[in-house]
Amino acid sequence: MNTLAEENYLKSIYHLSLNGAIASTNQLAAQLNTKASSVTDMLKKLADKELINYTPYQGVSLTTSGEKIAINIIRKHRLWEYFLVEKLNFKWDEVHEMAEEMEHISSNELIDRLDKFMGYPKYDPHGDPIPDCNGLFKAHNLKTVSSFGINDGGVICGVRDHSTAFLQYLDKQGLTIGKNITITDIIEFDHSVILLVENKKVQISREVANNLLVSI
Amino acid sequence: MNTLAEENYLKSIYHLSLNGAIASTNQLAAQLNTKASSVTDMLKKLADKELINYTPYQGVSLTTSGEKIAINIIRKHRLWEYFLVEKLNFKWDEVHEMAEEMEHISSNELIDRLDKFMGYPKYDPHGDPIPDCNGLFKAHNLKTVSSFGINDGGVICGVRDHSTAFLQYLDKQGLTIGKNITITDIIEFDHSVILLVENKKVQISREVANNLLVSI
DNA sequence: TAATAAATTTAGACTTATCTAAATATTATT
DNA sequence: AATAATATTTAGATAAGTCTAAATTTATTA
Ligand SMILES: [Mn+2]
Ligand SMILES: [Mn+2]
Ligand SMILES: [Mn+2]
Ligand SMILES: [Mn+2]
Repeated sequence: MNTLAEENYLKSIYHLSLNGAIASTNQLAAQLNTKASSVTDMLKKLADKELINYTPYQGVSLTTSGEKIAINIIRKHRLWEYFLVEKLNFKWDEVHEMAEEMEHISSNELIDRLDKFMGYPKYDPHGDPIPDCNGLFKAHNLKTVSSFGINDGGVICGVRDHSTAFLQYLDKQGLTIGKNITITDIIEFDHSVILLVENKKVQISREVANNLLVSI
Repeated sequence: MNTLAEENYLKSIYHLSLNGAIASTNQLAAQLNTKASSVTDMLKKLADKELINYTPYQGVSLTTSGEKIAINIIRKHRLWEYFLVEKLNFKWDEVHEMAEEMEHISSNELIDRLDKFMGYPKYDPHGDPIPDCNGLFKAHNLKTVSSFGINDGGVICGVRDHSTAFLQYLDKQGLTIGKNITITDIIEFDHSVILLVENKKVQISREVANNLLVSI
């Protein structure tokens, strides 16, 4: 088995190398709230265990077994988030920190039964796909609101920023997962977007539009 | 907050000093699967934090704040065991190790909501009382089967040994929580007990009778 | 009560995961 | 291509939690 620290590194490497990119020491240090020198030490250890491909100075990617572990942790994280929201009635902005702890509960039998208990949900409370017990999932095809033009629209299916502040702001504006939106206007000056949600006119900044994902 | 190791020590001290006794270094080492010298180190740390009363060579007991923490961990342990059995359909002999991990999930809000979700259960799958959110609980008054005479009986409400082997054995004999039993005979030679469970005659050793708890 | 046994603590070492500061490698800029 | 800036690694420390072996204290028993 792997330590908690190792699991967190694998997960971060996974998230940083999603689009085929290679993760850098500094990116990992930033993401993990640690120092570059600490990252280097851990990369050596993970390379020894053949969980990552590491070339000094050249960044890092996951091996097949490293990726399997990372996806399993993400599966646990998202299933626990789903549990917290759907069964214990937490709000979507309250669950991330708890799931950060719960994702390290080791039993796979436990998580498979939890999955079954909840009816094999496909997406977590933030719209992120939940890998099945074989690590398989397909991300749905989403676009940012900022990429839309007037009269474009769709269903809100995800967020790019998972911070409490952002999620609470969306809540207040009624911009939650599943809601249908239509762009009615775009301010030229600062690219603010004006849109309709349930017949209500809402204005959001370009920053917000950039982090709000809608199905196409 | 306290570390995982600290929490485990506090829990062990609590269990060892239940009947007003004082826990010894060696007892703790045995219980925690560690060495006496490691225990001494940790006791110093816990004493510094004023979570225990520690006099070198004289053993250890919990302070009020130490006890509060210990009871909270036990609350979490038992609620998670209840969840695993009642919601995820695990058997009573399968849940202890998982609960050993889950009891360290820090959020109290989470555990309070879990408690509510399950309808505020009073006892865990092994018959042990679950402390409420204020740390209050009352142990029910139980006697071992070995303390009974012929024609005595009652409802199985707990076990003293929580090992998988013992719990599986009880399962096989139909001696599970809630079952009504009546002693029909006691073998003089080795104090084996013959009893009736659901009209079935079952013979158990003195060892087993000693670890099976029945309401009076 | 003096010797012996048992329990406990101390001393010194090791592992994991961190850190700061210094050294080195890579990349960007003149 | 040489220099400067940036990124990364190495060196050396530190804290938590553990270990073995040795020293010390307490309990037992002759
Ligand atoms: Mn999350
Ligand atoms: Mn999520
Ligand atoms: Mn248990
Ligand atoms: Mn239990």
